[in-house]
Amino acid sequence: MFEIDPRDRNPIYEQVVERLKELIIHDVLKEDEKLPSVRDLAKQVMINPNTIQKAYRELESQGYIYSLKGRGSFVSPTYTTENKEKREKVMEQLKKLLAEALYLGVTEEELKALITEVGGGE
Amino acid sequence: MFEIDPRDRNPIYEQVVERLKELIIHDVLKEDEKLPSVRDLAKQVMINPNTIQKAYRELESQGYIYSLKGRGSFVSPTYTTENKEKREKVMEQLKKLLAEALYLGVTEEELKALITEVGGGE
DNA sequence: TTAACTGTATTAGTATTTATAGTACACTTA
DNA sequence: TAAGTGTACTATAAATACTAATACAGTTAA
Repeated sequence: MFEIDPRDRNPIYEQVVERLKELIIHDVLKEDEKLPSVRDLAKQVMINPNTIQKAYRELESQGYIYSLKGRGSFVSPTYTTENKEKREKVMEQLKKLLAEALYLGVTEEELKALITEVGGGE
Repeated sequence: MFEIDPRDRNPIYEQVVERLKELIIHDVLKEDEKLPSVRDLAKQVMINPNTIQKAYRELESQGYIYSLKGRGSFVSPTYTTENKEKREKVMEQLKKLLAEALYLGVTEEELKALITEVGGGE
């Protein structure tokens, strides 16, 4: 599914969160698709199940997955009630990053091209 | 100059870095302008000078300021050799954030409008 | 030269975070 | 029932983050 980089300064559970988030955002993991169980993924990645559990809890609190006791963890449907908050947070971060990019000399045209590039794959 | 929010979960030195970066990016602090001394800023913000020093060191390693022993710390000129790297990093982060925004339902048009909004103030 | 100002380095102590381990419980499914 | 799920809790060790106190070295201006 993915691998952990031991040289990465970021904590393992954060790496797991990031990798899974990427898979979800890029639609590799589809809506309501079942994720590996906590224990399975722990075996795959060769780390402690509690670390996976922590990552799953984080993803759930961020609204990307939902978990059902005894059944498993699944990818959340894209449009949920929490989406508005998430969108606003992302937009805030985007504002800061865009201002920084412009400060560094990136042009508005380059930025708009980037949007087309990222969004074009659908 | 700015204030520290004690309720903010982020460490003080990071808050200092963020605030100063904002001032630099938004051109409140101009090229080669002198920043407050480590000790002065520490008094202003009511924290330990070492915490400011850490923030300054971080800003220096990120290329936003440069420090001269005995003289002070100053805002870096915008275009430096390290800019290419910085730009690439920011573009990478932007790609991820843009993909996330699109996933959350933000349209390409909204994103392009955001660019115009951020960049329009100059 | 001296005094007061700069950044910097070092050391220390405390708090927090991270990762792991073990155990137990409750629910679902075959 | 048995095996597989998520979840909760405690404990521990290690690493990292954070702040603080102090001392050192360079610059500047009186």
